[in-house]
Amino acid sequence: MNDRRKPHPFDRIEPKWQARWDERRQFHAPNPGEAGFDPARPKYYVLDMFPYPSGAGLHVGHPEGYTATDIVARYKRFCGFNVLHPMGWDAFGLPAEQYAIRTGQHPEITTRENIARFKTQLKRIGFSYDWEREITTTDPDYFRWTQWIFLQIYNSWLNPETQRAEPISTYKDNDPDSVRLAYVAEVPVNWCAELGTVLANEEVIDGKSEVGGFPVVRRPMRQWMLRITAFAERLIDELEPLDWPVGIKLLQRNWIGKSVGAEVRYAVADRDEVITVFTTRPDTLYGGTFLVLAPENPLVDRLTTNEQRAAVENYRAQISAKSDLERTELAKEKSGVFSGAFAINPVNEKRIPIWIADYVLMGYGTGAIGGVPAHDERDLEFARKFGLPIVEVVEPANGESPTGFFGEGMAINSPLIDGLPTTQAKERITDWLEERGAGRRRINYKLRDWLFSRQRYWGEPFPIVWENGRHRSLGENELPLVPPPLDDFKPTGSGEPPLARARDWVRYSETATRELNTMPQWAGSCWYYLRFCDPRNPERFVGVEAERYWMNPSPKTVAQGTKPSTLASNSFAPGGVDLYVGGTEHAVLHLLYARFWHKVLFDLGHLSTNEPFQRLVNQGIILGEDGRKMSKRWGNVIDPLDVIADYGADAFRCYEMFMGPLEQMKPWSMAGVEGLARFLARVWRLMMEENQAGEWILSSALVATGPDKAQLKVMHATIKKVTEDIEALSFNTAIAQMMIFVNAFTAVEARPVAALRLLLILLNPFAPHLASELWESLGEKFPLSPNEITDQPWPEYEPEFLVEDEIEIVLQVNGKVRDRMIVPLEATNAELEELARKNERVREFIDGKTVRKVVVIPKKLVNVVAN
RNA sequence: GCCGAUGUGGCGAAAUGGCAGACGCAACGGACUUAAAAUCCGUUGGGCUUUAACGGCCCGUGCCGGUUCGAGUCCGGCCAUCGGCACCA
Repeated sequence: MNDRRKPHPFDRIEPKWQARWDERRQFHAPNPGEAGFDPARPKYYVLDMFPYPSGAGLHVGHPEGYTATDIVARYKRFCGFNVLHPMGWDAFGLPAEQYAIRTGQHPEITTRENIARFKTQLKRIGFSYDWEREITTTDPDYFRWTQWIFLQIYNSWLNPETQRAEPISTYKDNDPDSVRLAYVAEVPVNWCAELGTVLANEEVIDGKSEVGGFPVVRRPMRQWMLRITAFAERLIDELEPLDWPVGIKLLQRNWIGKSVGAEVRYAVADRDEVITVFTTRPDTLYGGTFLVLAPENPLVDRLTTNEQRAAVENYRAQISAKSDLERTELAKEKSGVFSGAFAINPVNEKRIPIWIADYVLMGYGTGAIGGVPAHDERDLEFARKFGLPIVEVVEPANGESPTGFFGEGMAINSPLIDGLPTTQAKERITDWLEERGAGRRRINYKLRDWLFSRQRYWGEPFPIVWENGRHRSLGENELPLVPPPLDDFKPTGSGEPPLARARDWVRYSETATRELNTMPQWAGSCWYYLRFCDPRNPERFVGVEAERYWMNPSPKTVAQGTKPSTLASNSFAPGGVDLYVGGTEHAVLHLLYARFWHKVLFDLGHLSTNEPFQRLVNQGIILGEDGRKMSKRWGNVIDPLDVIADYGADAFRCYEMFMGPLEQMKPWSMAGVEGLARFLARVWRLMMEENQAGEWILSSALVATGPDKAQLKVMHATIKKVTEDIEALSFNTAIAQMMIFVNAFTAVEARPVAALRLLLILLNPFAPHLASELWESLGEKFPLSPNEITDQPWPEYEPEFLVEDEIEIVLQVNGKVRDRMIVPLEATNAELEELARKNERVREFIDGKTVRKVVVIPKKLVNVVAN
C-alpha cells in the first residue's frame, strides 16, 4: 500500500482544508442576535445521535450516519439555510466507572481522554460540525440543567382534566407527593449484584444485565420513579404525524402496549374483600371459571385459607427464588396453587375458585385475572393442568369448536349478550357492569413507570435532600450539584450507592442528608438536542429565542407544504429537529424518554414544540468484511483512521455512502473503498495533470468555452439526480450519477471549466476536501468572483436541456422486446403504431397471427398483441 | 408464538407497472511499459445456436398461483434469513 503512488495528494489537501475551515469558523451557525446572523435565511437542524465516548474509539459504523447528516448539512448550506449541525458527548456511563474501579483512575480523566480520541477521529473525517457548540453531559455546566429539568419534573404533576403537566402548586388535594411526576416508591427492581445497582427493565436482557451480562434478580427497593405512564396516551397519539419510519413507530406503540377493555370487580365469597381484574374481553365473562392472582399480589395473604396456607407459602417461596430468567425459561409449563378462597362471578353469581400462579404478572393490570379457559390460550393450558371447568361462550363463525378459539365471534351461553358479535357484546356487558358498580371501562398499558435511580458514582446526583423521612428539592441556585470527590468507586455491596462514602458531602445540614442515588445514563441524552440550540447559556437550559428559532419549522419550509395534521389536540405544536439520524438500538428507549421529557417541558411552557424530532432515519449496521457483526472477538473491526491513512477522508466518506441504501445492513469491503478512491482520482485528473517534474498542475485539457449539447444534458441530468437523491437520502445513486458524469468527461479532450465547476459543487457535500482544493486551483487560471466554493448557490437544473429531439421507442410483441427504433419526439401515437406494424422484426413475429391490440405508451414503447 | 424488514449476477447494488442488472467491486482481454504498478480502452446473468457480419432464440429478480397488452414492482398463499417483542390477560 505504502509503496503505491498516491492517486491524488489527499494527505496534503485534507489537513489543509480542515485547518482552514477551523480558522474561518466556516461551519459556525450564528444564533438570533449573534453577529453574522441573517434572519432572511431559513434554518435547518440536522442532528446525529451523539456517541458515548468509549475507550475503543470510533469504528466505521459510527460515521455512516454522521456522513449522511454531514452531506445534508453541507447541501443545505449551499441552498442558503442557516444550518445547525452539532456534536457532543454522552459521557456518563458504566464503562468509565468500571475502568475507574479496576484502575483507580477517576472517570473524569478516562472520559476526557476518550473524548479527545473521538474528536480527533471525527475531525479527520472532515465533518462540518459547529464545534463551538460541543457539549459533554458530564460537564457541570451541562448537568446543572439536567438536574434543573429533573426538578421541573419533580415539581409537577399531570392534571387529568387537561392531560397536561402542571406545576405541583395547582394540585389541591393534601398529598402532592402521590402525584408528582418524579416520586419515590418501594418497588420490585432488577438488582444486579455484580454491578451493584438496579437496572431498568429495558436494561435487562434474558435475566442478565445488558452491560456485562451479569445475573439480575428481582428485589424490592426504595427507588426514584418517573411517571411516564401518565403520558402513555400522548406518546402514542402524537407519534402519528411524525416523519419517522413506520417500523419505529410500531415498535414504540408496541412498547407502550395500549389495551382497551374493562375492570371487573369480583366479590370474595364469605369475606369482605373485592378482587379487581382487567380484561380486554368482557364479553367472555360468563366463561370465567376461576380467578388467578399473581404470587406477589398482597391479596394473597388475606385470602389464603388456613388449610392452604402452607402450600401457598411454599409456592411463593419457590417463585421468589427464581430469577426472571428462570421464570421465563420455565414458562412452558404452567404452575400454580389453590388459595382455598372463592369469588362470585358478577354475571351469574357462580362461586369460582381463586388460584395463585406466576403466569399472572403483578406489574401489569391489577395483578389478577379472570380465567376464561375456553377463549384464552394461557387460561386453557392452566385449566387443563389443574382440571378446572371449561365453559364455552364465544362461537367462531367457521363452525369450529369454540374451546381453543381465541378470536372474535358470537356470544353464546351468556344470557345478557347471547347472539351478539364480540364488539357489541363487549359494549353491552361493560354498560351492564358500570350500571351495577361491578366494573368500568379501562385502558391499560404495558409501559411501566421509569425507574430513574442508579447506585453509581458516575452519574448526575439528584438535587434532593431528605429530612425527617421526607424528600424535598434543592433550590435552583444550588445547582449544579457536583458529585463529591472519591477514591473508591466500588458499589458498597449493600445496595447503598457509592456516594454514601462521601460523609461530609452527604450531610446537607444538621437534620438533612443528600439523596445518594444518581440518575441513569439516559438522563443526559434526553434533552441534549435542546442544549445544542444554545449551548453556553448560563441563565437557562436553552434560551427562549434560540429554542423558537431552531426547533420550529422555518416559514419557508412550512410554505413548501408540510401536510396539515389530522391531530386536533391542544398539545399539538409541530416542529422539532428537522432530521435526526441514528441507530435502531435507540428506537424505543432513548426516543421514548426524550419525547417524555420534551412533553413535560412543553406543557410547563418551557418549549414551543410538543415533539423533539420531526424526521427520523435509522442507518443500518455495517458488518465486517466477513459478513459478521464487527467486534473485537472476530477481529474484523475497522478503524476509520486506518482507512483514511490509505485512501483519504473523502474516499472514506464516499465509500460509506456508496455501499448501499443508508437504512440497510451491509458488509464492509476494502476493495470497495479503493474503487471510490479511484473515482476521486479520476475527478482529480479531469482537472489536474503531472508536469515533467512530477508536480500536479492544471490540466491542459481545460477550456473556457461552453459545454456542448450532449454535455449540457449530462450536467443537468446530474444536477437533477444528485439534488433529488440528497433530499431522499439516496446517496449511493447520487454518487453513481456523478460517476457517469466523470466517465463522460474523461473521454473528451477539451473539458469546459463550467462543467467541471458544476461537478465540484455537486460533489462538495460528499468529498469536500477534494472539491474545495480543485475549485481553488481552477480559480488560479479561470478567475471567478467570489472565488470560494462555499459562496456558490446550489445549481438548479433546466428541464429544457434534458429533452431530446429524438427518442428511442421499444417495440414489443406480446410483451417481449423485439426491436427498438429512433423516432422524432413529436411522433404521434398513430404514427408510432404505424411504424411498429411496419417494422421488419415485429412483422416477423406477428406473421401468420392476428393483431388483437396495439398498446402505445408515448415516448416509451409500442406493444403489439397478436395470436 | 406474535410483529416487522429483507430475498435480484461471483460480490455491493440500480430499476414512476414499460429495454432487468445503471454505478461500482472482482475477473478476463487489449493499449502504454524493458517489466510491473498506476492509467486508459473493451468483455463479463445462464443456456442454446456455423452468425460470413451487425447476430439470433430460449430461460432468468426466493417458491407457487393470480391481475395485466406487459410484473423485480400490484394481489393471494408458502419458504428462507435477519431484527424486535415474548405468559401484558
